[in-house]
Amino acid sequence: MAQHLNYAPENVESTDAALAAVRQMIEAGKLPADGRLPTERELAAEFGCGRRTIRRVLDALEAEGLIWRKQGKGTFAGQPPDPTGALAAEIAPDADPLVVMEARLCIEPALAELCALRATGEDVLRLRQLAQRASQPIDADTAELWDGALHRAIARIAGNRVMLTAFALLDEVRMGADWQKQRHRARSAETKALYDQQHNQIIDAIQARDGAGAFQAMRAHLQALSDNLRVSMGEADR
Amino acid sequence: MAQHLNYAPENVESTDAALAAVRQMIEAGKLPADGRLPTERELAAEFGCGRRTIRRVLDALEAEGLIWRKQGKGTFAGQPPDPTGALAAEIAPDADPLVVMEARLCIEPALAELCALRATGEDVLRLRQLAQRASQPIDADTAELWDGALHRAIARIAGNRVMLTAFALLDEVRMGADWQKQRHRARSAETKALYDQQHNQIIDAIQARDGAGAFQAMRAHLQALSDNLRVSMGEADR
DNA sequence: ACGCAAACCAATGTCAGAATGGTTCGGGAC
DNA sequence: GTCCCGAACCATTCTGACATTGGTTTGCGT
Repeated sequence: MAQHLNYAPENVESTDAALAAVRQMIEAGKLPADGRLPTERELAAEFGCGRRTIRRVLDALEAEGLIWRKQGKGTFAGQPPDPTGALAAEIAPDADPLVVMEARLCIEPALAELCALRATGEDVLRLRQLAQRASQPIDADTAELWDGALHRAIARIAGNRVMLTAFALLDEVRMGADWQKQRHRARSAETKALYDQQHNQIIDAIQARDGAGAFQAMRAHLQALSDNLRVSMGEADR
Repeated sequence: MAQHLNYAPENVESTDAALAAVRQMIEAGKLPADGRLPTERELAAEFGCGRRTIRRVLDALEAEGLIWRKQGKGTFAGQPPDPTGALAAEIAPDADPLVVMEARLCIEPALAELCALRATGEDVLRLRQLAQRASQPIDADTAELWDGALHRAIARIAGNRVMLTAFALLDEVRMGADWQKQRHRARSAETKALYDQQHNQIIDAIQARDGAGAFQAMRAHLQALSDNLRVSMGEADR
């Protein structure tokens, strides 16, 4: 597996050139919307080299995390997607918003706790930016979008693949369900301010590496969301 | 939707006869291993009635929870399965046992808390039985099986469809992963006793409707499992 | 009014063929 | 010997056409 890297001069030149070309092809954004790269055979023909050389280049890019490959499917730029769509569609039809919120109350505090243990300074900065976007005085739909992005970022930073998949499932159910469309449109200024404050409390705890604090802050935030939801549903069905 | 149930006499007789026949067909266990019933068209031909009548019979059985149907697939006896297999297979290959255990530490305490709020007396009885089975002096494999059944039962009693799916996903990853085969085979008598005691603490809290207590007890139990796992892995990779 | 029969719709399973990444082998250049 | 190229083969995935199945509508008859 561990190959020694002493190529003959001309080989170094050709493989390096191909690597640079493919890398530029990826970073230039000259790809279809789905990020699909040409097939290995096409790339080999285009650069006038063999498939084996192309594969070594792609191996490097894959190890670098720039691309991902799947046999029978193709080579793609970016990160491999979490294939939770099918499962979410299965659950979404009979998804009671309160059930979904209860699940969020179970999972997301734990994610915040993990996030507090693993977030880098850069991560915290990105969370701050997202919270700031969500707090801008814009329409409710956009605010909801940035709020979702913030919660997703926390889940990603938590750094546990299994938990991330579970969260992605939950997130898709939440977004895909019909009740989302008829949800509480009118956020009062007070609740908006409360949510912003809670977002900052969560991020403060994460920045301070305070796992328990992040857990509690996230739980309080979701509890507020849940209460708001329950009120706006008229409390008719519980 | 809400149909009045005053059929003409001869109709009552025929549909009732068909209903009884299909019900008996299901309960007699005269079905393929997958629980598949004949198609609606076949049933109609067999009983000499129309599809509409058969559909009304199946509607009743479905509302009763005895069967489930899926367009393009068929009619089946029993409960619809949670289709988490594909997702689990996707994650399992690169499933670090410690990552899985961390996810369990995030999800299962919350499930135990929900379980404490919703378990009936009958539920508690069943949990006691499972815990007792797991504590019998049998080989490690069988004990692990009953332990899994106990945790699954807690997740089911928690009564949240979304959380149950997330747990099912986690459970399949845990069971399907290769590392399961080379796991810590030898449970010492002390750890075995500890696990039994922790199981009983969890169930005690559930019986007492003590959500926070169930949460903590489950967390402590999984923490012990995690510690044991970390030790048996030689602590080489963390 | 109700059941029956037929037809159509939408979703699913099945099957064969093509495309693709993963792998192995032998030949040739240095 | 080492490395690349070309070719072939394998396993997985996608695509399309077709049959099957539950879901639904329509018309006829009792």
